Amino acid sequence: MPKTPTCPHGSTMTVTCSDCSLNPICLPIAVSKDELIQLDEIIKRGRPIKKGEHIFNAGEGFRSVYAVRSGTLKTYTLTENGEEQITGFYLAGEILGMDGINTNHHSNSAKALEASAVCEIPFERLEELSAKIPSLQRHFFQLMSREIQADQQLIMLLSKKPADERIASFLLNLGSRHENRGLSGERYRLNMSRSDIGNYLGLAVETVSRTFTRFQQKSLIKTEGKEVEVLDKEGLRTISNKARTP
Amino acid sequence: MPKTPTCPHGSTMTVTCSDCSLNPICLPIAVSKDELIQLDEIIKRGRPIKKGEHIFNAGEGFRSVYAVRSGTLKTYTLTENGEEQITGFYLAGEILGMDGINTNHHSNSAKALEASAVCEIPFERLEELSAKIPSLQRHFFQLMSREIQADQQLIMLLSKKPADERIASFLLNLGSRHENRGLSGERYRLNMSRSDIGNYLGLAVETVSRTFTRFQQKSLIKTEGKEVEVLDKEGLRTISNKARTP
DNA sequence: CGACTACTTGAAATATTTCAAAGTGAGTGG
DNA sequence: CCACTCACTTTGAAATATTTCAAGTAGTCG
Repeated sequence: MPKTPTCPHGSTMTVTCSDCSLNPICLPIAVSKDELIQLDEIIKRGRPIKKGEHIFNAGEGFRSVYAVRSGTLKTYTLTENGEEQITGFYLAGEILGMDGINTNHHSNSAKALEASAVCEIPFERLEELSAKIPSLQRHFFQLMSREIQADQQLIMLLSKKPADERIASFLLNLGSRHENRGLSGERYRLNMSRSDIGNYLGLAVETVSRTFTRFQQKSLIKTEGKEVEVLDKEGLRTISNKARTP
Repeated sequence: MPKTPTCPHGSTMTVTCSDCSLNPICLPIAVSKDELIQLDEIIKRGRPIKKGEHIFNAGEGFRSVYAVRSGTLKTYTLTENGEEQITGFYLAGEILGMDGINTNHHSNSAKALEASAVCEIPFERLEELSAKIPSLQRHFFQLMSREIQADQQLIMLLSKKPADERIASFLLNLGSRHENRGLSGERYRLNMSRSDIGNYLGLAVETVSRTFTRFQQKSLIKTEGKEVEVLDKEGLRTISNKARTP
């Protein structure tokens, strides 16, 4: 595990991949030390994004994918009638923008839910490097495959109709992603609004709100604004797996 | 456009990529003539699959991706309580199995909805070849990106709650995929059962059935068993885009 | 501190699910 | 080749969950 220097000025602009604390879960996982130097050269590091700011917009030409360095982002598309449909939330270490590879245009927009920072990875350079470094090519295939799996998990979530199940699964999913980052999976902050959650899960805001209070009455969770505490993970798990045909 | 020889014995075992009629929409689109020969060498062509048979099962080790040569397939996972959740339908020329790249194990099972044939493409060989042929690498990235987009379209479908909208979108989507294959987008066969459609769209079978008859009463479509005829594409489009907040 | 947005809560309206049953079709075996 | 069975589809009526509409409360940001 590489030493992670703490920067006295809070700036992330000068951190290299080798020094980045996300090193073990981000792209670099795939490459050796010298290769990492090459990767570092093509990456534009630590661009800060203010809350509400966009990284890219649907329809724009596709040039790069982005690794979340810190903060939280959401991706979404606009339906034909102008409604927003959220397609994903992205935490530190996750890669977004891969939807644009197919048509060479982004099909989603990406927006920061809080002050964040992203590393921009020019895709053409990544392709060139991938052809030279087999493990990087493999890793990038894996990242895309992971995105496919994540989308399919959401599909399963949306297909199980009861609101309880969707929200229980959602909370557990966020929890385990936090744990993978070495953070608490029992106590974390929902950086997205209730309305974002509803949109993402195909539920009305009011349903989200009501389900949260119901969960609280059952002592499954405790919420305080955007903070959530999972009190009974097993209980949530039971709900999220509730059998419909006993 | 290459000449597509008709095989007098109906066998697909001897057809090469160069001769395959799906040539313009399948993997070969990315490569030159000599490169196609290399691609042809690694592909195990035209394995026939009986109706109901599996190509791969969830949990199995991942070795290959598969191109549909003919027929229709579905992919699905089993939820924790043993319920099937369909994640996709695949028509001729489409590639499946990419979900397994991430963990090196398939997360879905794939099953034939009718007698079908698939070309098996060993993934390691494809990776090697991709590193050598930049346009192939690019194309495979694009294929994965397309899968991501398809999943996200389904997410949008599932998030728009009314059954009419889901089913209208579903029928239009299938239609345009048929058109891309040079087949009629107005008249085609639903190779999946009503129950499969319901499962895929997050609806009860009964709701699917009722919605079909309602569409029929409105002269939007005409069904006869598994055959569908789209009578009023514009009408379906209007329903699929129905604004919820006027 | 005030305006604005986000969140919560209640009650009525609505759509879908569930339960029940009949009709249809395909495949099998006599 | 026909009859039978099993699975799939359709239809109806009641039950249920979520949405919608409405209003009040809390939080946030300038």
